[in-house]
Amino acid sequence: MQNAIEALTRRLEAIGQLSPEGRATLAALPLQFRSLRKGEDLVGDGEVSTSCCVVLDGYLYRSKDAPNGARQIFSLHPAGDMPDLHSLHLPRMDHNLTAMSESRVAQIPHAEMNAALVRSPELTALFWRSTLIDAAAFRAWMLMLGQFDAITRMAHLFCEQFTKAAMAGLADQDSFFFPLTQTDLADMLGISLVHANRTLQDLRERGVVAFDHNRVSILHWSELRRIGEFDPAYLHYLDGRIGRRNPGDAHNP
Amino acid sequence: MQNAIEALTRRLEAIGQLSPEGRATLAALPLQFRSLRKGEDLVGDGEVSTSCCVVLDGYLYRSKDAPNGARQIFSLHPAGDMPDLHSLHLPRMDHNLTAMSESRVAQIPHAEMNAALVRSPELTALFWRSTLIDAAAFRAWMLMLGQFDAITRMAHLFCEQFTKAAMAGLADQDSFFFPLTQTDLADMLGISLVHANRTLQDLRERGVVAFDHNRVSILHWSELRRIGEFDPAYLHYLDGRIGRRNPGDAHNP
DNA sequence: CGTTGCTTTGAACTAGCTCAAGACCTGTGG
DNA sequence: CCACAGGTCTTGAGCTAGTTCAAAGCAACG
Repeated sequence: MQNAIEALTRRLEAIGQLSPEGRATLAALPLQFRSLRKGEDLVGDGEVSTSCCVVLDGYLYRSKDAPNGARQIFSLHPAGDMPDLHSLHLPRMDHNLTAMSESRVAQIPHAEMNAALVRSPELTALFWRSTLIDAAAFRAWMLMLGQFDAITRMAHLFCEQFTKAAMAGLADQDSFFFPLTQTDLADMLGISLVHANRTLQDLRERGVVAFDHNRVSILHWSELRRIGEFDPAYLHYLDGRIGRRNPGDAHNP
Repeated sequence: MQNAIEALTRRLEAIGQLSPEGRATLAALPLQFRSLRKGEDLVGDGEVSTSCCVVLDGYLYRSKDAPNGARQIFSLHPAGDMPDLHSLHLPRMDHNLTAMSESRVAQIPHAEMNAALVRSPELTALFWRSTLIDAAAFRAWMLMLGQFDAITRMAHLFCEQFTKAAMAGLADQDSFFFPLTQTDLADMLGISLVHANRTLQDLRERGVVAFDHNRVSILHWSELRRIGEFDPAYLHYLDGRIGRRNPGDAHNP
């Protein structure tokens, strides 16, 4: 079960430097484990959260329901992510955090989290940075939602999720676990279910992705990337520490 | 010129508590003043930022240009806002920060900012919180962009901006300074210029807002709010410290 | 008073929506 | 082992919100 800390450490090291002391502080954090059934809320819109979680297994997503029944999914969170880190300083939730598939998380009470952070400016900076990268991904999505058509958005989504999965060590060469129904996909892309279905067929016919049985396979990365106008810069992985190398580049150099 | 600190203090107090020591630390921050012409970038996409700014006067906006010429505006920042606070931990910009009208800002070098923050966990928490509220506003916009039609989005925008202006003491009863062209409005709402024009006329005909000469007047707040599906909770002002009271409620109790 | 930037209008077009039905799949109980 | 139920996917067809293109009106400013 201690691989909760490993997952977290790995995640933080993907976005910044971590000293031995920082790692030790992380390792000392108390964890409560929790399993979630598919569709179960970890915390719902309007509730007050008292802990932050690390995803250990499965997929969580954040979403908000509108009064008229519409739902927008904001982000997807595979293992290693901390999807409610923001609740540390914004405890009243303005959206839902839900399990997309059966999932396991480790929870860290806010009190302990705060205690660790006042002692470690290094960790504070890293966690803060993590929430800022989150916001950067939101901006990238706003650009998609506001300015691009359905096929571009869908291609972009697959690019983004594949990149995140690859960075987290969760991608198997060209494919990754992606437990969404087409309804979920539609709610994420801001299009209707029918149109999501047709757009997906379009991508399939172009031979760039396959998506079946909760698994996405990238068949033609550079073309998918082109369609999706995908530039991973906004993910801010290793910003400026390493030249930009993207997973899947091997396919089409 | 010291009202730069006043503006900042006021802003932070709108979103949390500030102790005398915190206020003193703020007051000791070194400031560089800068004026911007309309349309001038304070910092552009891809550049590395070395300071954070406080808007003193005018309006800044954040936006990203897509390769195909499309532009999405993410947020608008009146006086008191710190629109590039995120650059402290994410120095490479993934979008532009530009003056919407002639503006004045005070800049604080990252180095000084960091020095102040390691000494004050209180300020760290407040600034962090400020960036999180930013992200919450992005989520609210994603919901709009993905799930609602043009008139709802436009009404929502007016509600949001009026609320922000009122909280910052920048609104004059029912109206506030809003220096956008219809093209800007369109780029913010993710619709075409022509449609922005027609949607605006629709709102005018319904008698809920007027928008002329860089000024928005709210003519019928509760109706505007209804059309825009506006619930200010996501702005997290004074979360839970004060019951929810909204500017303009007096109009239609 | 002419240029330049902003707003308004008309008209044809299209991406994406809604409604509705059928196909398919997987697990459950008889 | 079959039937049937609930969720998911697929398809067709008509409709609408929003787009593009193009032109004209308006206002401010040097």
